[in-house]
Amino acid sequence: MPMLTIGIPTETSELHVGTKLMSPRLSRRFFQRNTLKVARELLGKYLVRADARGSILMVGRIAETEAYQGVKDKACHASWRKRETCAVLWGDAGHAYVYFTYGLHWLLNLVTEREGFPAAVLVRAVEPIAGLKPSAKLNGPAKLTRALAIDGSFNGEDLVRSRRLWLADGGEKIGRGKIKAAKRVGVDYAQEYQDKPWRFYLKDSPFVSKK
DNA sequence: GTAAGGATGCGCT
DNA sequence: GCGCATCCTTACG
Repeated sequence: MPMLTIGIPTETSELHVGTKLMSPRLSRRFFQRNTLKVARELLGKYLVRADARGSILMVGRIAETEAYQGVKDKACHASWRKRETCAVLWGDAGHAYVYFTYGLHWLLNLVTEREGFPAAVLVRAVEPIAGLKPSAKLNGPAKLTRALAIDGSFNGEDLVRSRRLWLADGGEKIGRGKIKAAKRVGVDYAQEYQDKPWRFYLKDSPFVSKK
């Protein structure tokens, strides 16, 4: 099991996972951009779960994402949920929108774009990097939240400042050739938006939810 | 009040 | 490939 660095990384500190030096946590600016761009660029980034004191418990490398953008996108919660129940989606970028579905699953989304434009990236799969069994099956949006102990208490969490959950840059450059775009999963009701190729995954990763 | 359905996963067939 | 687990939100009455 790789050694985990104890301590809360800021935008200027460094983070080590095993022998790997990771860049500072992702800033607000990273998320305040076009959702498709953020969804693609999140591939290869690290999802970091720490305890209340900031000691890192688990790290996963993002292998699959989906973009949900605006009230016009019929698959986006903002198009059919009441505004107050998905208020986080309408708020500032860099916050977590976590919701419950199918009676037993929590799903993690990262809010993007500007305040007042409801959009987010759903994290669908991560590869176990540290603090997780190498064989851990994290290839599914509900599997990874379960493994990382992410539930409704994380809804609205500011991932730019949080002590217990954030995103970090592994310094890895992922070329367009390594990314596959596909239609989103489980949104067959979304009419003209159901076939939008807004799902992205690392082509060579064995950790994506389905090919 | 009540019913229907959902950005899912698992086990069984 | 199908059914189920199991519950929050919504729409409708």
